[in-house]
Amino acid sequence: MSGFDMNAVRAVQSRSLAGVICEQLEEMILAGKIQPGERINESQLSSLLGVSRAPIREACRQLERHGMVEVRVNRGTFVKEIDLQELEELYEIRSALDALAGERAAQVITDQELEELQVPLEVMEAATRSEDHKLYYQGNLDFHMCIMRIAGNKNLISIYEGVCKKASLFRRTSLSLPGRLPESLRQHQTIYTAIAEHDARQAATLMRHHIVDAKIALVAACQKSEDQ
Amino acid sequence: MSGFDMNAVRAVQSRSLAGVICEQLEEMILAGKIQPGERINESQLSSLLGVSRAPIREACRQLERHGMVEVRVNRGTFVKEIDLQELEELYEIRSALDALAGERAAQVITDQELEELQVPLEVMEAATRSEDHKLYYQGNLDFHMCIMRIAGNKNLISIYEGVCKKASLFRRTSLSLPGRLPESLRQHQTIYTAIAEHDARQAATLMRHHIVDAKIALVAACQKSEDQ
DNA sequence: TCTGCCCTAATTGTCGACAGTCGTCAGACG
DNA sequence: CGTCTGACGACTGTCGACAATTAGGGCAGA
Repeated sequence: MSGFDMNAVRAVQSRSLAGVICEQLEEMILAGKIQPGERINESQLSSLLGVSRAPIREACRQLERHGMVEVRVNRGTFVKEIDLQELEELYEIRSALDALAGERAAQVITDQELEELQVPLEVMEAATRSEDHKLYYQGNLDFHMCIMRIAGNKNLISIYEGVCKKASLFRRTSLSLPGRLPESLRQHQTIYTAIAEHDARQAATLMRHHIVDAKIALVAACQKSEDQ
Repeated sequence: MSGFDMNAVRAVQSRSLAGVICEQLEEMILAGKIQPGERINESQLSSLLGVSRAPIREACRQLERHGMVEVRVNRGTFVKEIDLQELEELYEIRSALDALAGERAAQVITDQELEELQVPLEVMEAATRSEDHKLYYQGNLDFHMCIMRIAGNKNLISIYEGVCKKASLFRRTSLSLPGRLPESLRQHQTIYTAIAEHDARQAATLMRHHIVDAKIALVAACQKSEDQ
C-alpha cells in the first residue's frame, strides 16, 4: 500500500476523463490561462488532449454547473465574464450564506472543531505580521470554508463554493487587500470569538458585516484603480 | 409579422433537443412520474424518444446542474432523494436567500413593481378564503419569485430556483399547508407592507421568520404523519 | 451451508463521423 | 457607396458503434 498514486486513483474513480478534464479546465480558467470571454474550442482541445470531443463537452457542462462558463447554443462555451456589478451581487449572496453558516456553526461547534478553526486564524495572524497577502488570502479562504463545514449543511457548502469560484473569476479581487489586513484580521477574530461563545446571533451579524465590508473595500479599490 | 409562433421559434433556438428533453425530464420528475431514487436509463429513454443518447446525457447533466439528479460515475443518473434533514437544510438556505431578496427589494422597488407584487398577494387572499391549497401554493411561489425578480440579483434568482426545485422533490411539502393558510397569508401581508414602506431591515427579518416558520410547520406535519 | 470468485448481461463512457448552424466576406444590386 | 444575398469555413449538435465498468447470479471450494 506504499507507493500508491492516490491522486491518479481518485482521478480515475471520481470521473474518468470528463472529470479530470473538468478539473484541468477549472484550474486553467482560475489561473487565467483561459481569459474570461474566451471560447473553449472543443475540437481544438480534443486534438490537443488526444481524446474525443464527448468528454470535453461533458467537462464544459460540469463547468457550467459551477457557473464558471456560459454555454450559448450553437455558439459554444465561453468563460464567464464578471463585471463589478455582478461581483457586488455575488458578495451580497456570500454575506447571506456566510451569515447563515456562522449562525449554525456557533450553535453546533465542538471543542475539537474550535481548535481546527483556530488554525486558519493563526495563519492569518502570521500573514498579517509579515504582510503576506497571498498567505492571508489562503487563510481567509480556509477560515470561511472551515465554518461552512462545521455548519454541516451540504447544499450550503456546494452553493457557497459556486459563488466563490464565480467571484474569483473577477481578476482584481486582490486589489482590496493592501492596508486592510489588520482590520480584516480583527473581524475574523471577533467572528471566532462569537462562534467560540456559541453566540449565534452575534456570529451571523459579524459575518454579514465582514463580507459587506470586504465588498465595499473591493469596490472602492476598483474605482480607485479606474480613476488612475 | 403576425401569426408567428415565437414560442416555437424560441424553443428551437434556446435548446435543440437536449434542452427540450431537459425540460421534459424536469417536468416528469417534479410530477413524480420518475420517483426519487430511480435511475434514468439513457438507452431506454433514447429509444423511447427516438433520439440518440447524446442529447439525453446532456439533459441529465443540465438536471444535475439544477440539483434535481445525482450522477454517479459508471452507475448512471439518479433522481435526487430528499430526506427531512436535507429539506430542513434547504429551508435554512431559503430563509437566508429570501431575507436578502426582501431586503434588496424593499430598497429598490418601484410603484409599478409594487402593483405587480400585489397580484400574487391577492391570489393568496382569494385562495385563503376558498381554502384552495393548490392555488395558494402557486400564489406563494409567484410572490417569492416576484420579490426575487425585483431584488434584481441574477445569480440569487438562479440559486434560489435551484434550492426550491430541490426542495420540491420532497414529496410531502404540501403537508404543512392545511390550517396554516391564514397565518401564512398574514405573514405575506406584513412582508408586502414592509417592502412597500421600503423598510429593508424589517422586510429581511419578516422574510427570514416566514421561511423558518414554514420549515417548522412542515417538520411538525411530517413527524405527525409519521406517528400515525 | 457459507464464502469467494468468475462470468455474463446490462448500462455507462468514449469514440469518430456526419448534419446543422452561425459568422464572415466577397460579390451583386440599387 | 451602402445594403443585401449567398456561398464558404469553422464550429457545435447529434448520431450509431465500440470499449470499459458495474451489478448480479451461478459455481466451485472450504
